[in-house]
Amino acid sequence: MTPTRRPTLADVAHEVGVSAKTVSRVLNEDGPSSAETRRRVLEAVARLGFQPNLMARSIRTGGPDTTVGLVVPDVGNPFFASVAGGIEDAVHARGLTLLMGSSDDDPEREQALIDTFLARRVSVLMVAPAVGAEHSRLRAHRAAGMPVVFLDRPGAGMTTDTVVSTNRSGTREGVAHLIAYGHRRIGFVGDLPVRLYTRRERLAGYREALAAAGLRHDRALIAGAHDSASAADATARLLDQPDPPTALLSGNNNMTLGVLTELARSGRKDVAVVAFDDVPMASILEPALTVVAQNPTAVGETAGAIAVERLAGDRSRARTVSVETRLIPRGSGELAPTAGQVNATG
Amino acid sequence: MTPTRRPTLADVAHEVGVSAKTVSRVLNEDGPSSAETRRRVLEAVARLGFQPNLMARSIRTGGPDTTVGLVVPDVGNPFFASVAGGIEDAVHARGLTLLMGSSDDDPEREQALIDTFLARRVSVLMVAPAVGAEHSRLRAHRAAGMPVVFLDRPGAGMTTDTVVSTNRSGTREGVAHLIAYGHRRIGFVGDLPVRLYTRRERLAGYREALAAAGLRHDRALIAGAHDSASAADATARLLDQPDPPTALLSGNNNMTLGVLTELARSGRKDVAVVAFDDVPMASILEPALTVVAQNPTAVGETAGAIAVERLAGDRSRARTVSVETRLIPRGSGELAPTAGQVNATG
DNA sequence: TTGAAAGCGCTAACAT
DNA sequence: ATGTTAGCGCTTTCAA
Repeated sequence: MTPTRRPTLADVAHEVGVSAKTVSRVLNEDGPSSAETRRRVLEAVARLGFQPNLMARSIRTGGPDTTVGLVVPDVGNPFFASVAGGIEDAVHARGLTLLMGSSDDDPEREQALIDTFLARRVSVLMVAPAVGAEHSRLRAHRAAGMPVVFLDRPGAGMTTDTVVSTNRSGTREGVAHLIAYGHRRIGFVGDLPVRLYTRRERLAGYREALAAAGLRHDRALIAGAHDSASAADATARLLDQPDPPTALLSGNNNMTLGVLTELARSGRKDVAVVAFDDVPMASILEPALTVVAQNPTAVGETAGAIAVERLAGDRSRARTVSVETRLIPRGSGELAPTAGQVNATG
Repeated sequence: MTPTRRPTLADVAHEVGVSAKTVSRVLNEDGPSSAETRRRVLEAVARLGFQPNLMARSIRTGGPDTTVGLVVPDVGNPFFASVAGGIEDAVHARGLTLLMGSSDDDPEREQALIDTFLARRVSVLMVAPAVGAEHSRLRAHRAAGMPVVFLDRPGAGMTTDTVVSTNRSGTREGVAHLIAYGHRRIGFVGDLPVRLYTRRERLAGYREALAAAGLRHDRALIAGAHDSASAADATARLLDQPDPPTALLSGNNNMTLGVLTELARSGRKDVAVVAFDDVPMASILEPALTVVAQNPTAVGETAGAIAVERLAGDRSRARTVSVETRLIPRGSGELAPTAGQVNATG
């Protein structure tokens, strides 16, 4: 059996007995063509299983590829998976395909992925920046007309369109909710490293809520963890101190898993919890979990819409869009502190 | 300011005062080059911010692109997100990038995505086939050396490497578990359409377990749903019949959410549940959720590993790999039927 | 060690 | 309505 070379435009042309350009015209509905020619060309295309080489086309037209390059810390993370789904929805109508890779939150790996995407001439670049990454090299590309959008976290070294969640106000609302139910000592379980944008913003929101209520900020109530297991440990430590918190705010999905696991393990049903980021089973938990829900799909859709506008020629200045979070009271955040709990400082 | 055309190989060559070929040689570590030339070339490359056009290279070398094309029903689904993560892990070392798109379980959309990937000359094609999709057109591409791998569900119209979960034996194990705890009437809440591969396999496993225990198969115990809301309705109907089930097996994540939501709503803590597919918060639920856990990351890694072997020249016949599921008893599956429950047929 | 020419598959520009 | 020529950015081939 022959090596089965893929048929080219020339093969189709030869088969039909026309020039390559004619085949190209038919396929791209470029100039005019007779009905008969069109029919025969399409027949040959189908019979040979011809598929135009998009790369060759791109190279000739000079334009960018029809892909959107997306770099996220982890493709397997449901949050970013939903973001990706939203992007897809938004750019699909424009015929764009999503190309994505995981940086594992490593700036070097992120840079390598970005380079790959640039070499592939993606038409849009979207990045959820790794901690410590720097993006000034992308300025030139943006200037050259390639939309660059930062997601979930702002980038460093350049100004461009950015889509984030309302981390600060969302957290503020969540903490205020706990305060409204009488809590005075509220623990914060955030992720690490502390310079991570989302962590910083959410912690800032936490502090603002305390300040607004005239509550003292106590460092002993702040914990950080890398994953759900260490978040469970951190929770245990928070609760195992003199004058412990009567409520907890968990800073993201993984933290929430750890916090709830520790509360379940120790049988503590008296600790109020508000979680940042919604989880599928939230309403089935006991008590049902009160959350500050993010909208990852909307984050993706917004980013996609901005990119499409930029591609359409929008040259207005870079904007930062904050996608609203939403407090969803379900029970765990409406537990008031009990008499049994130490309730000292106020 | 000039339109900032992207620098080409020729630009770099001109800058340094050598030929394009020399620059190419340096960059690809092809033939020999003097240390001095190399140094000057690399300097110019860095200064101009040159990035070789991968598409132009591909077109000339004729080889496939360095991407893996992946088509799944929904990028935003955590199961497929984890699969994607596994694939990435497996192919990353080979320098391959993941290109992915959602078919929305629509055969036409799936075909369009596949065509796009083929046109882009991906080096590997992976598909989680939509219901009703047909793939005989891919035979030629596979014959031409492009690895094709089906994921989660087998494809139709061609034979090729396939990676699935042990749906049947996993479900059998889950149902046997319930039987071992004394249940004789076990409901099955599966997804739709009924011809969906995973649904069929899981239902088959359910029946096998009943048969092995000498239990009668009762159609009134089988329900199907499209999403979690309708799964909740289906659950209510299952339980609201004469001689209702004392235990339920839910066929996937979405079904599980519906089943548990209905049980929580109606306050039924006496119904045993085994869920197919693990969920993050399973151990925090009350009772903690017994699951037949899939291993989506392993599914992706396996598929990636097979593809890499194929690219390396493996021409052995197509194989189907079943990734093991694992029964994780946590509580909900170990509830025995109570005296209060009707327990008629046996 | 380096360069010139040709060509990958396709389309823009200009014929006819 | 169709064909011809040239060239996108790169690498292969063959020379120098």
